[in-house]
Amino acid sequence: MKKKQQNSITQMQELADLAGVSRSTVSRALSDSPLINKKTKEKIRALAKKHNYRVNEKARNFRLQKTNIITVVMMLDIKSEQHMSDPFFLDILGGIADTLSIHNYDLLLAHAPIHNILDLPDSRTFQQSDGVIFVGQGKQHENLNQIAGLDTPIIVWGANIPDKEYSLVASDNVNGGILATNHLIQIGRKKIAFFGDIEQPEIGQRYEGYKNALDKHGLKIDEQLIIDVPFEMHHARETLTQLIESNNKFDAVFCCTDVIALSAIATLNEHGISVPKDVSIVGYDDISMASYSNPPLTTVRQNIRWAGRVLVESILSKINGETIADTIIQSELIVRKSSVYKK
Amino acid sequence: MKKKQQNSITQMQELADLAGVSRSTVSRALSDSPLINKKTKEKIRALAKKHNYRVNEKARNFRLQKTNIITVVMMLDIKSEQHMSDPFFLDILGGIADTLSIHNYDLLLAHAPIHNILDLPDSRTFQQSDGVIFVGQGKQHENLNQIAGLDTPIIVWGANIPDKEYSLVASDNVNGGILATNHLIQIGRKKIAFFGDIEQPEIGQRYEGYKNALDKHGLKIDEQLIIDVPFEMHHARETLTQLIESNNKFDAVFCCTDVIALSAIATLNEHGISVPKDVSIVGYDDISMASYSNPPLTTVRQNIRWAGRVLVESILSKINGETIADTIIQSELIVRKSSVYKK
DNA sequence: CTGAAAGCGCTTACAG
DNA sequence: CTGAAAGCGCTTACAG
Repeated sequence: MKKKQQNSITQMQELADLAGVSRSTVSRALSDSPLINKKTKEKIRALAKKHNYRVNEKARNFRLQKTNIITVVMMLDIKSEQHMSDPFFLDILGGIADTLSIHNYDLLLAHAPIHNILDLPDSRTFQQSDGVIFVGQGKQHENLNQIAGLDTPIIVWGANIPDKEYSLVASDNVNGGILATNHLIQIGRKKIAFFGDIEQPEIGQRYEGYKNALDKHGLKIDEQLIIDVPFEMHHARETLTQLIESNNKFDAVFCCTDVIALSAIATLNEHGISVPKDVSIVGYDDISMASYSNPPLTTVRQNIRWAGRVLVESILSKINGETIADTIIQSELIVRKSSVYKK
Repeated sequence: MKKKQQNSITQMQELADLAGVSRSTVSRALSDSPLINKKTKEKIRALAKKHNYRVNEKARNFRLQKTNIITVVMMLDIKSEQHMSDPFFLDILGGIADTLSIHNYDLLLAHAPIHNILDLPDSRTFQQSDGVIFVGQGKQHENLNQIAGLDTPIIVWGANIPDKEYSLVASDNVNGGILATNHLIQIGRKKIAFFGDIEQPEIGQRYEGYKNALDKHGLKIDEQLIIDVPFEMHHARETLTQLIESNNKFDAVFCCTDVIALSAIATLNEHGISVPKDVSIVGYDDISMASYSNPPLTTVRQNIRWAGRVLVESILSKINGETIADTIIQSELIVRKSSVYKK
């Protein structure tokens, strides 16, 4: 049972006929060209409204050689089996989506694991958009450099790596790592573990911060406490269980994401280890769940909504041919109960 | 500093010239038309590969009057201020995205709060896609009925509402509500609260299940314990605090989402109320975080990955002109420690 | 099996 | 200020 939209006109020519003008004039009138006489313009617009006519965007975009679509590529790493289900991705995606819709752009989501982004420029996904936002670099810094010179503008959320040739929006991960580690040192922790895959550029920089802070306070780095944890929660559980059973002593863990931190708290609890009494935990991201864990999670907050906005505004500027600068977003430490023990 | 792709040909005509044939023949060869002589076909394909030529998808789609894009509309409700950041959305989005990419479709994300979906058919977003998946109905059941008859096929994830005219993939929310409530009754709970906005169709059906289960066991429904909680975590906290301070007695809460349940556990803990000793908690969704809360969350699991797959396959069938049936997805109760107290 | 021609629905440089 | 014409890059019915 098909209902047809009533009074609808689908072709610009029909509207031109009704108005007694040419297609050219209709086109100009609807795009508010200053060339067209005001009265003509109003007449055409009224007619368009009356007959429920809207310009066919597909044809328009095709003619104009643009799409008004931005592709967002989530750089999920295969090895780490990181799922989209980390709320961090939703938060940044939300920020991007909101800003795009303000600017009248649509968001094309490419989330499938990208084995080799060099394939992207040839892909339908890439062709269908005016620009691409990469969320994370994965381990494809070099490939991003390659792609940066092509016709489709790109921008990357990630870590500031030397010799990069692409535009970047980054949070200050090194400083974030310092904030977290300094906090743990200041509350008296000595044997601070680090959980995360340091080959991921952003995680690697948080690790740098961690090392810097330990160094500055004269604490030695214990290789046994630097643990490569993939993003998935159940891996964190397994890894931590091994650490506990290994009898390597530790009194704090700096986790490279909140998701890992929440998993760590749960696992420690299962083993009868109290957080924060026995072990202090600090996470990273400040996802909304962080303040609702038990105990609530101390973490490093990145201003993700703002990051999304900057990513969008930067890529749009680039599409308009403007030169854009990199943006560094500050992080801040949010202290909750998972780190500080009070009797 | 622009790098140009080398050896690249961008126009089909160029390739035709190189091969000494017409554009028609090239087009047919590349789309593997049986009309074309095998040798000609191979020659053209080899040439295409050598010169790194790919058909311009925008032009192709425009000519073919399709986009190979499916729009996903997240029906976030304004009143409830539900954010995308509920991991449930990421999970279902992931399932949809994976299946779409298998079928060579792209995913356009329309997540901005949709005040009135009747505007959608006129929107660029709608025009740019071959079909639309709505995640949730919000309170726009009637409007969905309107849209269902238009040219662009739609499918809806949501609750099975009488008189609907659109295709549906639903989980059995009534049964889910029964499972959760029966469990609470069986472990001896008598004063079971319900948290959720029952005007949302899916939540309303979980509430139906809740009432059915109470009825069947001869328990009375206490209006004081039916509480309209919006999706956002901090609202759950406020609402629950009010309930605690109101001195209405309750020994269990059936929360309509895991996010609300996690927030409820945290809030009860803050008030020195023990979960599950004093109050049993059951959630809904089984987000990955659910097994990592403290205590781990008893919840009703919906098979979301599968739901995503069915949604995609249904809409694609519909685009191909096939008639499709509604799909109901079973739910199951996952018992963890937030409900059952063992000394 | 292959090609010339029409056309998808617009926009805009050019001419008036 | 307005219109006729070309063209965005393809695909396919028609003719051969």
